[in-house]
Amino acid sequence: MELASLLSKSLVFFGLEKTEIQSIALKASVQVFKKGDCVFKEQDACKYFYIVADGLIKVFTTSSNGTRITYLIAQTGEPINLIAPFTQNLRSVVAEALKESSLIKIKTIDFLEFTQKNLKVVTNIIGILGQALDSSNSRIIDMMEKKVEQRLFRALYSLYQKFGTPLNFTSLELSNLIGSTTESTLRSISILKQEGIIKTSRGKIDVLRPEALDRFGVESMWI
Amino acid sequence: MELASLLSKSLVFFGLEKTEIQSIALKASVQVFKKGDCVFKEQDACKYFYIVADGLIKVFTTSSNGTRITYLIAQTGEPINLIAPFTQNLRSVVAEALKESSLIKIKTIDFLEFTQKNLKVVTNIIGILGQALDSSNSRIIDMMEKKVEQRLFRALYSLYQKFGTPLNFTSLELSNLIGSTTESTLRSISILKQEGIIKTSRGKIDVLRPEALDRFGVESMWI
DNA sequence: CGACTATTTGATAAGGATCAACAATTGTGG
DNA sequence: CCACAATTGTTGATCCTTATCAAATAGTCG
Repeated sequence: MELASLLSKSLVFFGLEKTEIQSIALKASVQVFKKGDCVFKEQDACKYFYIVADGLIKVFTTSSNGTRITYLIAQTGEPINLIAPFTQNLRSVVAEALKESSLIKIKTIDFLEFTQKNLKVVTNIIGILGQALDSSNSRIIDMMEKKVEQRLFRALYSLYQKFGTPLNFTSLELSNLIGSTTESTLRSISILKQEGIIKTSRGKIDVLRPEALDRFGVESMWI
Repeated sequence: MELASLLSKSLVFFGLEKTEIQSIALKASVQVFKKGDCVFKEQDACKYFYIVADGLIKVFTTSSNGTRITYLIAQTGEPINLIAPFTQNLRSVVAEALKESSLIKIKTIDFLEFTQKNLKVVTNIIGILGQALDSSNSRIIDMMEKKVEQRLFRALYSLYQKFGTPLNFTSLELSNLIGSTTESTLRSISILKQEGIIKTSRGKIDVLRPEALDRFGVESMWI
């Protein structure tokens, strides 16, 4: 079954028996979201556990002032709501399709029941959350000690590692990743363009010299 | 047994049967750390799972430049390394005693074995990690849109909620919490002093008018 | 084509880091 | 117990980054 092979590639189900994965695949279904569609939003109770089958899902939070930070851009195989299925607390997180995407969804109850029998899944999840936490904390440090240009370098480097080139992101999306404004982001981008490291057109960035992106010896961030 | 009653008050073991808690308490021991002692540091393999029995443990990360952020100040009942027992990956986190403290420690293997039989523990941990992740992400947003003074307000408010008054922290420790420098932190502190909201002496802050601390309608952060 | 979104550049102001110097308090060893 | 060291607190001056406001240009889509 196609779903099972997709699930088996996800970090969440790493290390499970094929038969187990097939059993959860039977409970899974697929839903398609158009570009801009909202998968879940703040204050939604968690009905499903989602994994991206195809497309791109952005997960972000918004402050009361409207400031946004993006903390995950999930592609095929990646889960987008690891925490919500396990907790009663509502989380202030929004997930939105960056382009037409199909998501595998599993009812929260079914997923939880599955984790009861497969502790490895929960262990995997804790590992992933650990990386996410480390990443968020390193972003706090970046905000303290790094300039916009350096943060942009790190984001572009990480995006390039994950998605290759070209990168289909607007400067607004980049600024939500690096914690800055579109204007400041754009100013740094234009420097990179002058240096021939990237080439841009509307909503698209071609990375011409990826090796130049680790100018500051950046380490990749978890996006 | 004394250890068992302490463990039962921790969020990690919330919802477990007393007999289960007693069984893990049997595997636990206590270790005392003097002020300034290091419980574990970056690159240490995780040998034990720790819960604070008494005292105060600061958990923080350091960047290559020496910038530090504190992301947990754990008191009685709080775990300080939820993630490390579950993952092979080394984590860049340091734990240090802020004053003489005693920690309950459980060998990683024993703890993992225990979680195998008590899935609720792992579920609890995921919930706690969720809060920590939300907290880190809200701190990123704070760095973007809030001034040092507002971040200080939030930190003091949260510390007051957690520890009451007086607060025994230096301006260096506060600046590591709010992502600023000692000088800037101190300047904001002196404003609060002039307004009669707090009173300070070396390494100590008395909160005189706690209600004034939510001037900006701050919500508490997870420290 | 018109409406909208994205990009671009300029000018300005403010927040806060940084450097520097010093005061006050606590701790320690002889 | 005193003198000196080490830590912590305090304030001033300066300069740099970047947010903010503003305005214009250029793609894109129905």
